[in-house]
Amino acid sequence: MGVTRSDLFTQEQNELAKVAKAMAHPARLAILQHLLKTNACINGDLVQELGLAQATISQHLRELKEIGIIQGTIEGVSVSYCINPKKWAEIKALFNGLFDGYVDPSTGECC
Amino acid sequence: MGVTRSDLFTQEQNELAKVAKAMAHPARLAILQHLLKTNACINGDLVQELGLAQATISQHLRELKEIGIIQGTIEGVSVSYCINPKKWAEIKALFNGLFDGYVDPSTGECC
DNA sequence: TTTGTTTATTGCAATATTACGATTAATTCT
DNA sequence: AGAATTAATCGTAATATTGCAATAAACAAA
Repeated sequence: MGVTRSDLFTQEQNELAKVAKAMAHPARLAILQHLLKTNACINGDLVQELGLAQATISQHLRELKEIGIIQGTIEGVSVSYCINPKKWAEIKALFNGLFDGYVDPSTGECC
Repeated sequence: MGVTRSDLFTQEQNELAKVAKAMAHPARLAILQHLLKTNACINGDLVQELGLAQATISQHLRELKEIGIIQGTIEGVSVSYCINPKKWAEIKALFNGLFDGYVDPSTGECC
């Protein structure tokens, strides 16, 4: 009891849920938005920017890296993170696939 | 320790995170997709459809209701749930606001 | 080699989520 | 009224998430 029953759902549902979960934290959204703004940055920046401990940020970065939405390359002593353009587009398409599945009935509301 | 530091983030980041969290479970995505397909249905249907216990589905429905993405009206002995068109559009816009914030650099990759 | 700098990992405490049986509440049917 | 139906709520066990101090690991500079 207490563990998500992934076996009951489609591949797509589980995948989208995983991606949504990765984005379901304000710190991770803040990281993504910061990467959008600067288009590449390092972990240290984020510690200043967000006000969370270094260990916590590193953990959030790992979660984002795990779903592939960001990627990091070692740059001397520090690490440069940036958006993965391909994955970003994929994830955007995943969400839009859901959102565009709804057409406002406009005529004949249900409830 | 262990509790999300919402105070560190913007209103928008916290809001989007809350919405993403509500969608970050395959059962809740399955519920939304089922509502999209049938455009109104009842709790009982979902128990058959998803294979989760009635109490569990009711709990997931409540979470979706809490962020306003679905609404339910009592219909005799059962309850009719459906998408809230206004909120659906709002949430779609929230996500697109994030996704469209990224422009593929194409020239001059960073990492 | 030693020191400093930067990021990752480990370990742990506090809290949140997930699932479900049991119960309750509201309504319909007989 | 009494039985049946449907959904919400309560209580609880199992697991996951969040945050951070402490430590480790990797590299550069002295």
